[in-house]
Formats: sequence, structure tokens, C-alpha cells
Amino acid sequence: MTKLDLFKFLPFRLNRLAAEVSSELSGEYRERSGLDIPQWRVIATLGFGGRPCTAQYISHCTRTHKSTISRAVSELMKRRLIERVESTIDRREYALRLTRKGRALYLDLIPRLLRKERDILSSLTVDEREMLGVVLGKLERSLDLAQTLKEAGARGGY
Amino acid sequence: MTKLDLFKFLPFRLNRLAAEVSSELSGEYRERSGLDIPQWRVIATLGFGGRPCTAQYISHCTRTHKSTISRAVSELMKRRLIERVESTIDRREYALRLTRKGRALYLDLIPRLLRKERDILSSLTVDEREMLGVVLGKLERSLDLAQTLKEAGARGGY
DNA sequence: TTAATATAGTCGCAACTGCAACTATTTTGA
DNA sequence: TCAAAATAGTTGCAGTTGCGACTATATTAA
Repeated sequence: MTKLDLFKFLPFRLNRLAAEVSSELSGEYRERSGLDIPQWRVIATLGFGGRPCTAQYISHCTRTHKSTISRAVSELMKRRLIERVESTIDRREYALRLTRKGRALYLDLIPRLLRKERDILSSLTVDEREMLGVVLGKLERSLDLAQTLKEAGARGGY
Repeated sequence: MTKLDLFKFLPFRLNRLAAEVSSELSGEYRERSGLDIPQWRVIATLGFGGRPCTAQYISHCTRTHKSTISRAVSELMKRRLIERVESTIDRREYALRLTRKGRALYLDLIPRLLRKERDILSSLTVDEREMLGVVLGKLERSLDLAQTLKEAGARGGY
């Protein structure tokens, strides 16, 4: 019999870890800004890129279903945190971007979230942190996660 | 302005990675055995420990809400994959264990899942794999995830 | 002893999310 | 050119899950 040690089983560990880290972080932007996870992903993608992009692009690079993104976008527009303009080239799609208010919120959240990340990583040595980055990158590539980003970035409209 | 690169942001990466790995794996046990994720967690915890344990224990060490575990347990009992016996010491709780049929299913799944895990890890060198284990362990400890397991294991009833 | 508190497990409800169908528009290729 | 296929985004529906209230039992402390 091949033995499975659940607590050494990568999928299991990744799930628990991701769930825990997420809940640490989401507390921050939920309490502070009333954002849920999909909404935060929209804000973060727009804020990070610093330029407008489509819902489709956000959906691809965050690996979030387009209906989920669609609803997040509606809510964020209602709250005037993002706005959208019709594309003149392709009238099916819209360019999304942060409003002044949305950008302010983004800039307020970033340092807090980076601090949380730093806290979480603080138990690792510099070498370990670096190695972790490399290893995650390799895993992402082998699971075709990195690619999504690159393609979308290259297609890069907006 | 402190810059956030979403694709280097640990929580974001962990989430995507965990989601992707999960969906790779869950295909395996869903199609093969009709188990969903919570049900698989119950089976795996019981099978791994090789001894009965309570729903509460499973809930703790898999970080899954007790109501979710409760429903998974109901379904698994309906399918005669697990059974439970009332505790004589504390009549609020039940000891859960795999039935013969449940154990067979577990033993059938293990090698397939380990193979998947091996595939996923195959892009890493031996050193990287080892390092990853160490790093995950450190992160778990610093987030009090390891502890849950140890405590529960020590408390050990069942 | 007994009242207050804590714990195991269940269940109704509400929120969330994925799926699939739909509209509107664009692209492809016969 | 024009019909068929593809794509962006929206929405109804159904399945899943977390929350909180609830029952039953156990523990603690006055």
C-alpha cells in the first residue's frame, strides 16, 4: 500500500495555506473598504496595470469566472470606484479604469496589504523567500498559469 | 507610491496555484468516485490516520467549516463509505471510520493522486522540492496551521 | 447541587459562484 | 457578400458553503 500523509500532500497544504492567507488579507480590505475578493481583484488589476483593461482580461489573468467579474464590475461602478468607456474599435467590449476615488482606495490599501505579506513572509530567510518565488514561478509555468498573463499582456490592448 | 505587482504578490499567487492544483486533482476523485472536495477530505483524513476520529477533528485539521463536514459525513454514510459509532465517554460526539467499501475506495484513489502530485512537482529539482517542503512548513507554523494538527493529534482520542 | 458556560453536531437561510443560455457585435471563410 | 462561428459581457438558475441559531450533552465554578 502506498501511504498518503495528508499533511505532506502538496494540494492539501496549498489549499490550507491559501485559504488562511486569503482570510488574513481579505479581512483587511473587507473591513476597510467593503470589498469582497472578486471586487478586490478588479481593483488590484486595474491599479497595478495603471491603465484601462477589459473585464475579459481581468477574468483571464486572475482566473476568475467572467460572470463573477461582471458582477464585481457592476457593484464597483455603482460605488463609483471604477468607470468604463465603450471601445470605439470593438463595441462589444468596454475599457475599465479606476476613478479618482477608486485610485485613492487602491493607494490606501496597498501598503497595508504589503505589510501583511511581509509579516507572513517574515518567518523565512532571504534565501528561502527568493527560492519560494522561483519555485512558484516554475509551478505556475508548468500549470500554464504564467502563460495566461503573458498572452493577455502581449495582446495587451489598452 | 508603493508599487504592487499582483503577479508577485504571494496571496494572489497562492490562491491561483491552489485553485489550479485543486481542480487538477478533484477531477480525479469526482469522476472516479463521485466525491466532492469536502467528502474527499473526510475520506482522506480517516484513511490517512487509519483510525476513527470525530467530525470536529476533521473540521479542525482540514480547516473546513463544521457544517460542511457534517453534510459530507451524511452523504458518505448514505453511500456506506464511512460509519459512525456513538462515543460512550461523550455522547455529543461520534467516532467516524471508513467502512470496508470506503477503505477500498481510498486505496484505489491514493496512487492516482500521488501520481498527479508527482506530475505537478516534476518541474522542480530535488533541492527545490525539499526546500518547498521546508518553506511550507515554516509558513504553516507561523500561521498556526501546523499546530492545529499537532494539538489534535496529541489530544489524540480516536 | 445547580446555574452558567462550553462543546459536538445539525439545519434553515442567505450569499456566493459557476454554468449555460442569451444579446450584441465582430471575425471567418465559402 | 453573407451565413456560420467566435467573442464580450449579462443574467437566470441551481448547487455549494458559511453563518448563526438550535438541541443535546458535558464541564466549570459558585
